Amino acid sequence: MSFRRILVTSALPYANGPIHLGHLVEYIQTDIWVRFQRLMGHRCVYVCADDTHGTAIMMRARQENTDEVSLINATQLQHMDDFSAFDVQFDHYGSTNSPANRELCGEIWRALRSSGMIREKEVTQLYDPQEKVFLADRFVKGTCPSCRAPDQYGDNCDKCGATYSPTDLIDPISALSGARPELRSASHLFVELEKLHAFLDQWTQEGDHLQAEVANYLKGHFLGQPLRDWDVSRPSPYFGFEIPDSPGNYWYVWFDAPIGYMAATKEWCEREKEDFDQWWKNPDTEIHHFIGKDITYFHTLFWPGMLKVAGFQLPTKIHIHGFLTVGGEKMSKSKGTFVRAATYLEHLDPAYLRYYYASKLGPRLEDLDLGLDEFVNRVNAELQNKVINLASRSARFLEASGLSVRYPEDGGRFEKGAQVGLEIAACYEQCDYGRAIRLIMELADEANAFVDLRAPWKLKKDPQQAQELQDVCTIAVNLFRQLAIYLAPVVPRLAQQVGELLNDPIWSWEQARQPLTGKALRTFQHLMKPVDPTKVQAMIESSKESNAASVPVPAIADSGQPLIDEPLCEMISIDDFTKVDLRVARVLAAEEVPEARKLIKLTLGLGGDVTRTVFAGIKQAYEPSRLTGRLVIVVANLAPRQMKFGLR
RNA sequence: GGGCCGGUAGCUCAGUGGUUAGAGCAGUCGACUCAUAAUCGAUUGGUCGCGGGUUCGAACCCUGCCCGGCCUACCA
Repeated sequence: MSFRRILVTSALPYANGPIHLGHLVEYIQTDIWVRFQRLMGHRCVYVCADDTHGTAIMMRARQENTDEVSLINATQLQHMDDFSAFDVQFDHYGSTNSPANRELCGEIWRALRSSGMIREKEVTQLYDPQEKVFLADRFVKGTCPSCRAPDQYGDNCDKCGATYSPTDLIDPISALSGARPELRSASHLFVELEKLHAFLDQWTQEGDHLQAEVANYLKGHFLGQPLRDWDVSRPSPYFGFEIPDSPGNYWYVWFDAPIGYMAATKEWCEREKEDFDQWWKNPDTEIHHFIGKDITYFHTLFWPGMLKVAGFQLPTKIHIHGFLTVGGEKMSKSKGTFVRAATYLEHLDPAYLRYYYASKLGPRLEDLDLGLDEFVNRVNAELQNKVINLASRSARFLEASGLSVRYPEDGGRFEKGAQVGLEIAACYEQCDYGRAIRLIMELADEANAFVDLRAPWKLKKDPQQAQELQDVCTIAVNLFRQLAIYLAPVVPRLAQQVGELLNDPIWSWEQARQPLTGKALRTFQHLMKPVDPTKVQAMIESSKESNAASVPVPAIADSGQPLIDEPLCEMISIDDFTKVDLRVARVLAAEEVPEARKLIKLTLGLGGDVTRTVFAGIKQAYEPSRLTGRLVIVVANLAPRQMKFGLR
């Protein structure tokens, strides 16, 4: 086995929201691979960073009345906490908004310039005069020019599937301010990717850098025609790095994001006194990117192109995975079907998710479905009942005696496990974790059958058979330890616990080839709890609440009965309406009115010291304790009057 | 419209030309009782999406269709 130097990255999560279970497919997949490589004795460094630039971050900072840097710093800390809680262990976790990244962007930019690949073109775009920003397609909404469906995004219609340019929309409005956008043109800088067409043809189709289906996809979709120029600049205002030789223009977020892989490596190198060029300019170093299929073209066309021109090492392999679906349905923020990492952690052990994902991940670009019943079932049936239980039923018998001094005759079981280990290792290497888990479970089944066959609980009753008991359990515990080693990339905490139990830390795959003997065992403690289905339900319930605001209103045909019961009031004039002073107010206090059936007494703050006391007829719908702090609309100039319960 | 991928037992999947298509889970029956009721044995269950073709032989290769997911670049 020759020594390998491997640099691994996961895609950079955007600093615009929390980590959710969809993100974790990728980070867990990558972390498993990294841990496996380390167990194999390879030098493997895993870096990542927050992706921090772009219009979305800028607008969010405006909305939250903060500045971008505070926003991205806070988000980065949250992301790091979430990853760490799921045992995703980076060697370095940086930010694209770093000096190292700015410097590397500059270096690559100069290379692109000097090779004559940058050209300038006028781009006419919709502009929001109120927010004073150019609007990306998704920030423009209007009526579809093809089917007249209202409220469609600027790039395509999700009603009829038509694609068009945002300027084609009928009655466009800015999704940011609601203002009517105007057409403006600005000068943008483009990378002429077509100049690298021959190189990209070769790189994508040869050398196993990509999964076969990805290579096919690129060939059929992009490489069969001239590659379009890639717009890599955005005019001010934009949160990002200003382009040194083009003042007022900024690098588009997708230009600096992948360079963030290098910047994170660089920061790690500086901290560890490593040579950066050893990692990005040495052909002996392998570079592996793990990404989701949505960002395929950035990583398989633009990114290799940039690296090539700037003289850096090209990726050895880009591992692309599918999306997470939950219960067979596409998971998306707008549908509100996502579970945040933090929410999961409030209810469940991260090892469950790591195991479940591993059991379902293959080398192909397929979506992974999280079936909640299957999740419970699978983790309990396999990890708990087969693997963990193997230790419970054998290690206890050894508490007094420890492991046998010589490894007993076991009918070739351990040796077979060692042989299968080679196959399991090959599966991990190829990211075929599902197959690896299946092989491990076969071994677990055989180990359990062995325990049943030799029935240590019977041996225990006869003091004459103490040696036999010790031998049988020594075999069982060694078979279990072999499984724990094979599962170590997936559930590292379990491996850690097994190392402690046996007074022999697990640190290398090779340990699975040599049985452990003569060791004393620590007192056995339960290694893991089974999944409690009620907690899975609780997690889903609390995710529903925290996402309530983003759940779209489903299409419902409401009954006409309420209108019949209570007809609309007579029309009022606009003058009447403007007399009503509507204000946003914060609920400072909310208390029960015990005597009232419908009322809750609210103390509302209008800002400063100005408050109002109102009685709201919402008792049947809301818990007073959950209203405090929320924002409500109040008629601020409604004359007070005496009510049975107090002043309104 | 075009492209990529998939459709195999109730569920999750394995199986890419060679005898009667497999595993785990679930179900059924039995055994065991060491283990957080876990485990072991046996067993039920499939016209391999549909049609056509190639072949001595097709789940597998070719072709048409049906169904599902995703992609379709200056969106992150």
